[in-house]
Amino acid sequence: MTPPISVRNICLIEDHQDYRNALKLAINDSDHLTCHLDFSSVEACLDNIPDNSSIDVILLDLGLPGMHGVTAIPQLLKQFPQTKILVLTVYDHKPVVLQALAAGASGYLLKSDHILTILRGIDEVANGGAPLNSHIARMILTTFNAVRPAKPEIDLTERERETLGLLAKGLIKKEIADQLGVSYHTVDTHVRNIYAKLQVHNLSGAVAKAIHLDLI
Amino acid sequence: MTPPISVRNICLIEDHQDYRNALKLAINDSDHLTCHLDFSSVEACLDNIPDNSSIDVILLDLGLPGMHGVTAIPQLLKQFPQTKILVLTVYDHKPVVLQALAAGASGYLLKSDHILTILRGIDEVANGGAPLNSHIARMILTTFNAVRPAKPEIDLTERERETLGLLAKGLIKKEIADQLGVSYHTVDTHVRNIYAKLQVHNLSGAVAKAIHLDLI
DNA sequence: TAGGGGATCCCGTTTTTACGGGATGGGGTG
DNA sequence: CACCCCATCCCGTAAAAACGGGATCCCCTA
Repeated sequence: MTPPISVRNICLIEDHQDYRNALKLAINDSDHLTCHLDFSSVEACLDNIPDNSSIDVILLDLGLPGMHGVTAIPQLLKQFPQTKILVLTVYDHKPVVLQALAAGASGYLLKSDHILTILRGIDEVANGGAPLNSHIARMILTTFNAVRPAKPEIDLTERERETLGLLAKGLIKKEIADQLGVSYHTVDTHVRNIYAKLQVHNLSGAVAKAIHLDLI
Repeated sequence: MTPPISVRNICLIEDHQDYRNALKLAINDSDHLTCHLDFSSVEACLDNIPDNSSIDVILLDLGLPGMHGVTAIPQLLKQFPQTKILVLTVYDHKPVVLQALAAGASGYLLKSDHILTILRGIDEVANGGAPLNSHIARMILTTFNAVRPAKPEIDLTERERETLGLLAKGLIKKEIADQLGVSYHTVDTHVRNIYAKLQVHNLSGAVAKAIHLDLI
């Protein structure tokens, strides 16, 4: 019943030679991972990698000489669409992490993680998972929760919400009046009430505030 | 050099008695985890738990009789602000996962995870981490990337971005001119260029589009 | 060196907003 | 049954925005 374990091809991009060699050894020690390709920069990887290489996972450092790892992610994915990218770095600062993940990284581990954690992470990535260092995971959840904060209960009426939504689409009051089947004056009044509730004095402020408060 | 390992108090909320007992045994087998409290529903937990209990981690199932686990998370956090909640369930559907995390869960594991993974997850949560089952992590990253899609490369100049940012704050063109130390006409020109780039014809549309494109 | 883009400035007209100050009818509530 | 809120409608004015159609200067690049 055990399915045949397919051997995964790993590629390393890491400028610290000692660490790179240690990783390579550990990977090749594994019975189902193999690493023939390792580079000290993204440029070296993109220039020298054979076209017929079928790489399953790229282990990518971020602080590299030349092109920065985050910048490299889209380019690597473009050239190797089937390949998963697993970031392995010392950087744990939020902007970097979010940029790397937004750029398409499939996982994010830190060099402080145990080598076994890293090997398991490679397996997870290859199997469609998303290994995250626990501090990184916490950071993401925090960001995630910050995106959906407890709403300060500004309750617009249904008409006001509708009006605001159409304004955000770029319609002018006259067009909104037509769309809602009411007069210009009605829309104008709705907008005045919106201003009062949101404490703003013009459309751009109202739209911005409404979006940020998740009202529309 | 090894710091003294503090024993973590775990509380289980899980309606399947067999599974609950097995978990409890595994936890109490560990040398640094202990579990004196286990309940088959959220109501039982809230009603019976002593006020002086210092619980480090609540292992929470979601599909419970009575109050659903997701609903329970805010209430549990309110009553036990110091306690971390680690979801342990069979549900891996996106809406449930996102709701649970948005509600304040510190981690999300599946019952299909190995018991050692779960025990390690408890440690991680107690230490401020955020253990996520790899499929769950992938789901979150996917959602995350969906929120920040490949940007259609609209590049505003620095001045245009500044202008847009101030407009979103509700300033009028004249005020922006003063703030930037330029004339009204300059701001007006910037705004015209913004309209052309964003393909809109008024401030509200521009502000809305800019926010949605993550330009400001 | 010619050309392009960015930032800056200006004039004038039409359209749209912003807001003060009204009004009416309907639905819900103390 | 008053009272309030919502949705609707109206007038008028001052302010702001939208836009056509210009211009100058500077920096960078083909």
